[in-house]
Amino acid sequence: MTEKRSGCPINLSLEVIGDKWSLLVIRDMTFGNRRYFRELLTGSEEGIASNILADRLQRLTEAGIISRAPDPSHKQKVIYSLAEPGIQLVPVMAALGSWGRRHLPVSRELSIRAELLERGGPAMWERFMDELRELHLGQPRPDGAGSVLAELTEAYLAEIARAER
Amino acid sequence: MTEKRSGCPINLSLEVIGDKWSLLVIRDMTFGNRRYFRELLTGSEEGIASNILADRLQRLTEAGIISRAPDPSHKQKVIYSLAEPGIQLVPVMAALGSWGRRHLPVSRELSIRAELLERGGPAMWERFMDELRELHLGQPRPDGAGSVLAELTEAYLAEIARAER
DNA sequence: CATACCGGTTGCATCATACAACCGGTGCTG
DNA sequence: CAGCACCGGTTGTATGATGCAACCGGTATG
Repeated sequence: MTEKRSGCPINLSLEVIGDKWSLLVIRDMTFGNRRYFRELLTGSEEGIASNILADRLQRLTEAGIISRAPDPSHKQKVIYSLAEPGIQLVPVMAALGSWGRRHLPVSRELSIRAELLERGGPAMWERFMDELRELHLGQPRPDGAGSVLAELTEAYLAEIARAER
Repeated sequence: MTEKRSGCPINLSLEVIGDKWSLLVIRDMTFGNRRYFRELLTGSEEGIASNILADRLQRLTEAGIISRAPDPSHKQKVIYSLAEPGIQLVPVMAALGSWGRRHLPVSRELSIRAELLERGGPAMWERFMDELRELHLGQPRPDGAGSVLAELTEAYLAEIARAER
C-alpha cells in the first residue's frame, strides 16, 4: 500500500497501524519489554502467527516505527527496538486502553496498567517515554527518576497474585 | 468475531475498531457531522465502498458505538448517531491525529483540526464531547458554551481557502 | 555430538476488502 | 400523474490479507 487514500492524519495513522496486530506488537515491546522474535511470538495471550509477526515487524521497521539490529551477544539473534515514533505511540495506547477499559469486557489483571496510565496522565506518559528512550535508544536520563515500567509491571503482577489467591 | 483473543483493553479495542475503516466512519460522524448513509458514502476523500460502509455501520451499531434510527422527515431515510462510547472516542482520535501529524506526510488542510485539538488539550475535548452529546443524544448543555465543531470547521475551511489562493 | 533455540519461510485454506452493477421504495418536479 | 433523482443498502466476483501448521538452515549449549 504505497498510494495514500488521503492526507488526513487519522487516515494516515490507520494506514500504518490500523490493523489488529501492529499495535499489539508495539504494546508488547513497550509494556512487556519484549525485544526478540520468539519473545513476541510466544509471550502474549493473543497468539500471533509467526508469518504475521514477521510481516508486521518488517512493515513497522520500514515505516520507521521500530528498528532492527543484530544482537552482539548471539550471532543469530535480532533485537528489535522502538524508534522515536514508536515511543510516541504511548499516548495513543493510553487513550485506547482507557476507552477499552470503560466500554469493553476487559479482565481485571490486564487492565490495571491502563488504569494506572489513565490516573497518571500525560505527566506519567512523558516519564514513561523518557524511560523508553533510555531502554530502546540509549538516551541517558537524569538519575533518580523512578521506573514507570517497573511500577506498571509490579501492579500487574500483584493483580495476578491476587487473582490466584 | 465473538471469541475474544484476550481481556487486554488495547486488544479488545482493536477487535472492535482495529481496521482501516471503522474509525474513519466515526471521524466523519464526529468532525463532519455526517449522519446519513449517502453522506458517509460520498462525503470523504478516502472513498469507502458501499458494502464496506454498510458492514461497518452494522458492526458499530451492534457494538453500541453508534445507533441507528429512522428519520421522521423521510420514510426511507435512516439517521446514524454517535452513542456515548462513540463520543468517548474523541481522545483516541485526538491522540491518533497528533501522532499522525508528527510522523506522517499529512496535508496541511486536513491536519489543521488535529493541530487545534492538540493545542486545546483535554479541556477542549471535553467541551467537544459535551457538544456531541447535545447533537447526537439530545442532551442539553449550558447556553453560551461555544461550538468546538464550528471552530474546527472554520479553521479547516480557512485552510482550504488559503490553499486555493 | 545431540538437543534446543534462533529468526523466520512456505504452502494452503479461509476470511476480509474492493469494485461495479444493481435493487425496490420514496419524494420532488413539471 | 409521469418521470426522475435519491434513499439505504445488496449481490456477484476478483483480489488481497490473515490464520494455521509444518518446516528450514544456522547457532549456542550440555
